[in-house]
Formats: sequence, structure tokens, C-alpha cells
Amino acid sequence: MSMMEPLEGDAPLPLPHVPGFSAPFAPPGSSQNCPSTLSSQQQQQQEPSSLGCGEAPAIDWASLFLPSSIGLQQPTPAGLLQSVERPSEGEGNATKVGGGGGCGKEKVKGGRAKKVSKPRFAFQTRSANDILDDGYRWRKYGQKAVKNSIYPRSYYRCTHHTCNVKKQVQRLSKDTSIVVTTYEGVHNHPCEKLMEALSPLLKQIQFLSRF
DNA sequence: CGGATTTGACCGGCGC
DNA sequence: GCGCCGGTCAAATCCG
Repeated sequence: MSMMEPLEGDAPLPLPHVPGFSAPFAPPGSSQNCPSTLSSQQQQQQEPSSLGCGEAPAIDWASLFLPSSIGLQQPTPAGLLQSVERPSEGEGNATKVGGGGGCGKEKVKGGRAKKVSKPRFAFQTRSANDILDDGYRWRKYGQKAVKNSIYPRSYYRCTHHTCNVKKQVQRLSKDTSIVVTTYEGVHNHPCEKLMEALSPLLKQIQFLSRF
């Protein structure tokens, strides 16, 4: 599994840029995403600020999503270790993204699947808890034992009806305190927790902007 | 009772 | 062509 090598091979690194747990995961130069609900243009312009939600105000989502700014809980104070973008995999020519059958594809009724490559974004966290509270709601749909790791990989899907974002969570066998979370796709909706936390702030901004 | 989780089966791509 | 492996499905089970 070559896709994890950059992560597993590296020792914990100082993180140059932390996109935030629930930030819209800036696609590495691609624009394919959630074709079922939103056009790719509206969805993402490589700008983290374009969350893609129609009624979302023009806000710098990337910065707002930072856990520290909204009080999202973090499993441990250690927090993020490394973020990894993986731009090379199948952008455009739709090669397999994760090695498996369904990866990078969407199944349609009847068992056939069409290939859809999505932006993927992985980062490591040092946490005793596998499940990061990133503000979104996830439903687990699978768990697999993976090679070269004593820990299984868990597969989650965003529970929002129109959102197709998935994430994989796996603990490193080399360093059991590190959890690797890989997001696939971009949320086309603001997370409930975030909006809840931001609403008073937004009101305040709107109020102040009148002057 | 409805939603979330678990888990074995199945599917499809890739390497040999 | 075949086997391995990762990703997904879906029925069963759990839980609030």
C-alpha cells in the first residue's frame, strides 16, 4: 500500500500548516467532487473558503474551522502531527486511489460502479482516541484488517444526506499513539457544531460591519 | 423503534 | 490467469 508510506515512513514532523480538523479539504489541484449534488465549480475553486454550501456566508472557513477557534474538543493536547496531501493519485486518469475495489468509485444500483476520483487529504494525530471529534457526524460502514498493521482500518461516511465525504481512520502500528485520518472528498455543508459555535460570532460580525 | 455499529461476504484492481 | 488486498455492501446486532 504505497499510499500510506509517506505517512508511516515519516517520523512525527512539525506541522507547517494545519488545515483544521473539519476544514474543507483543499483539493490538490483537482475539482472533481461530489458530483451528485453540486457542480465542481461551485463546490471548490481550490479556495478553502468556498465550502460549497449555498447559503453559507463568505467566510474564511479554513481558519474558522480550526478547533482552537471554535472550541472543538481535541482528544489530546498533542493534536496534529502532520498533514499530507496526495495529489498524484489518479487525478484525471482515475487510477485506483487506495488499492481496493470500491475506492474512488461510486457504486450505482446493480453493482456497477463508475470511477470518481476525489481529493484526498490525510493527517496524523497523536491521540488515545481513534475517533476525532471534527465537528461532523460520521457513520461507520466498514472495518478492515490491513497488512503490516496490527490495528484495523475503519471506514466512515458523513451522515449528511447530500454529503459524500468519507474518511478512514487507522492507528499506526509503529507508533500506537498516532492515528492516521484520511479524508476523501469535500463537505458540501457546514458542520453543525461549527455553525452552532459560530452563529453568535457571525451575528457580531454582521452587526459590526454595519458601521 | 430508529439510527449506529459490527462483521462476513463480495467486488474489482493490481502484481506476479 | 490467479491470488492478494483494500474498499464497500448489507444483514444482523446493539444501543439510546
